[in-house]
Amino acid sequence: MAATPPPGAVRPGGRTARVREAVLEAAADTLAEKGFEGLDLGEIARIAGVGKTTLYRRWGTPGALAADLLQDMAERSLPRSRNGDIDQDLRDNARLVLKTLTDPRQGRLFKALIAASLCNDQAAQALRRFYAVRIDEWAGCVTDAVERGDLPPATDPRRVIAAVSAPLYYALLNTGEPLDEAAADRAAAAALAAARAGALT
Amino acid sequence: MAATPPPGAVRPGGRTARVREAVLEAAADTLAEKGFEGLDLGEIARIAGVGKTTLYRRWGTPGALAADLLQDMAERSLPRSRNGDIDQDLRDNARLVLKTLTDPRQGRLFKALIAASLCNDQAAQALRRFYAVRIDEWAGCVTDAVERGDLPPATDPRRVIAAVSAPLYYALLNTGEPLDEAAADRAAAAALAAARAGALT
DNA sequence: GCCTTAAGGGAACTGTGGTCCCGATAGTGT
DNA sequence: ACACTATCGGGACCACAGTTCCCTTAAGGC
Repeated sequence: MAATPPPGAVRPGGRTARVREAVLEAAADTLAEKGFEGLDLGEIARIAGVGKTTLYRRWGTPGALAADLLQDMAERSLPRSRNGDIDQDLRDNARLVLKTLTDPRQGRLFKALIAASLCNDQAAQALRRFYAVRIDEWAGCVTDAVERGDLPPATDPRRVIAAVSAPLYYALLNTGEPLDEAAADRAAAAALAAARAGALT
Repeated sequence: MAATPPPGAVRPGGRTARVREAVLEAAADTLAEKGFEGLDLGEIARIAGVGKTTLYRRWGTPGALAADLLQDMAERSLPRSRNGDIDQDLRDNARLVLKTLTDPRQGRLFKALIAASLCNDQAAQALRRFYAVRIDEWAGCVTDAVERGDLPPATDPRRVIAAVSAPLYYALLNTGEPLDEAAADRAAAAALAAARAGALT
């Protein structure tokens, strides 16, 4: 049997692309404002100015819509600069993550997307790809530091970057501990100390 | 105006208690099996063998039910032993967290409860209290280590314990990196290195 | 053991989230 | 520029989550 192509795949240009853009924007706004639970396809259709049927046909569920938004966000992601000082680089990374998570809109959006990933396998896969991209963007500065001899040779760059983010996300999602610059600097310092001690190989 | 007491608060014994127990058990099973999205009050009522009306009257929403379950779990929590070796203690803690998160039932349950906390403020508060209790249970071994002089005097015990869990939760929720004993030991070693370096004060 | 009334349970009801059908619109290959 | 058909959009429709009503049961104070 001939596999039916997913709707929107055969003629992805023009109107179809405009619809997707409008829908993803409305979805991001709504997720940031009301969280994943508040993501109602009918309402998104209304906000985006498209037919309700279109939403159900192309995405079907809030989870799938969140997954598509995550994929879009991953594609828009852009590589970061490296400034040759691992201490500074990690602190910059921690500050950026902090800024993202504490920004009223972005922070809520990320929470909502994580909620989506916990409710829907498609969204979970998309979230992993998103973080893989984000972490790879920053892994370079760790690779540089290893080559310079600032960190042990066997150090795993991705693990170092993940170690910077982990405590910030843990504070956001689990403990609710306040997220401030001190927390960010602590996260960077802890990751660096762990890497220097050879615990992230 | 006289504030109406919440249903179940005036006569909490006997039948009311039995209903709560049956409902929380059914809720935990369902959360573990189908996730937060699959938490349907009507279905919980059927499984627990109580009236649907009762569920809507006493809890009202899936989020509130998850919050009540979290409170129940926090109350059942019990203090851990300390064996006088901070390295061993942290590794034990990491292994326990790992075991919880990778256990088919418990792991899914925790994911579902975190999802609930991201969708509902009551559940979020309950989750924070739960982790506060859990972390305090383990903070003692860090306090001991500081007193023994194994860690810098200004070390914050809760931050050390949180630093052990953080990378494991980050792997579970964000990156999807595999959770195994090596990951647990790495988390413990990284937290210890950070604490020794005075990064967790 | 009795009385008061809090809490539970059954069943009918309703608003709305999600589906279906079909005509209208506009990409895309030629 | 034309034709073919993928995709969109409106509206009717339907199932069921959540509410309401009211009677029954049993907690808790005396």
